[in-house]
Amino acid sequence: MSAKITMDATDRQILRILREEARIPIVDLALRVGLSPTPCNRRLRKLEDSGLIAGYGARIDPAVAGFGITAFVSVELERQQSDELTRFQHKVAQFEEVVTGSLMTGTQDFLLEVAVESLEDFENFLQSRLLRLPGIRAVRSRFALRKFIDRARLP
Amino acid sequence: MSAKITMDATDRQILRILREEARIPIVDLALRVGLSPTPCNRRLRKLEDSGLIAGYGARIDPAVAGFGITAFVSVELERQQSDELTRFQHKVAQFEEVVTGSLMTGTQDFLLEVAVESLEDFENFLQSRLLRLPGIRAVRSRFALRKFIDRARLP
DNA sequence: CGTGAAACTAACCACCC
DNA sequence: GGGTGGTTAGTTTCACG
Repeated sequence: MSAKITMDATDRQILRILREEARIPIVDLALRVGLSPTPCNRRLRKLEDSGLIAGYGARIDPAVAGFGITAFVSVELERQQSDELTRFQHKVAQFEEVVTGSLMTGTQDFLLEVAVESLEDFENFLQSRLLRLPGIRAVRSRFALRKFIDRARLP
Repeated sequence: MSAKITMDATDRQILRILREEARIPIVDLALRVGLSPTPCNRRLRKLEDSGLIAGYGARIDPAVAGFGITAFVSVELERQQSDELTRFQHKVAQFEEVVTGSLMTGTQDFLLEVAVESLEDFENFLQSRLLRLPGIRAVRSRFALRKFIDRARLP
């Protein structure tokens, strides 16, 4: 795990392919980057061992899953002490509706990305879940029409 | 592709596992959900064919990749005509710094998530790239300390 | 970095209950 | 819908150029 790696153009190409098709066989991957399987596999292991590739995950289509609506919700707490922030994070992670959550600098509020089926579900999430958490000072919601980019940045 | 599927608890369990470990062998997956490989594989294909599983991707650790700073940038354009919005999306997708981009409802502005190495890089991105695009009315940036949730929502 | 071979593992399919 | 077994395909490791 975790070492400084020297990446060349081939490594970057491997990453680019794997970001989209994580289940491609090594032989195919090797063909596409112009190597033979063995050195290609060696590079892949290097990328995995370095921690750059942290794992592989299935891409689940939110639209097919029935969650066509994405809302971004800013939440400011009344107190920004470290333990309060941590507690809020743990609580919010329990809500399956929340797909991303970031702690922001400055006033140390939270930016949550919420996936729901309908506006009714969103209202329900707000009233029955989020706003029931203690210590919330302010909440502001905005809705996304569509996400037109969603990817990782490569070195 | 794309059909309404009847999901049971086992299917959901498969999704939950695959969301984290997309490269798990079918035999192991089958063991963990309490099936034998064949029916487990059938369920998996069903999930893939329905489009619920849109693909598999490598998780690339932004910190290891050197992009420790995430900024959320709101961009409002001077005009919100459909072709202007589309053009902006295409331009913004060229910027490798932009990892997610959403078109928002209401004033139809954009919310971009930008991954950079340093604050200098961010300034550079703003001045040399984003603000050079024509027709931008307003930009507002906020920085994330850390992302504490990042996942897909499951049915 | 590339080749080829051996041992192993996984995916797939036809067929069964 | 779930299970078995055999075939095909993919992966890993290694010695060597």
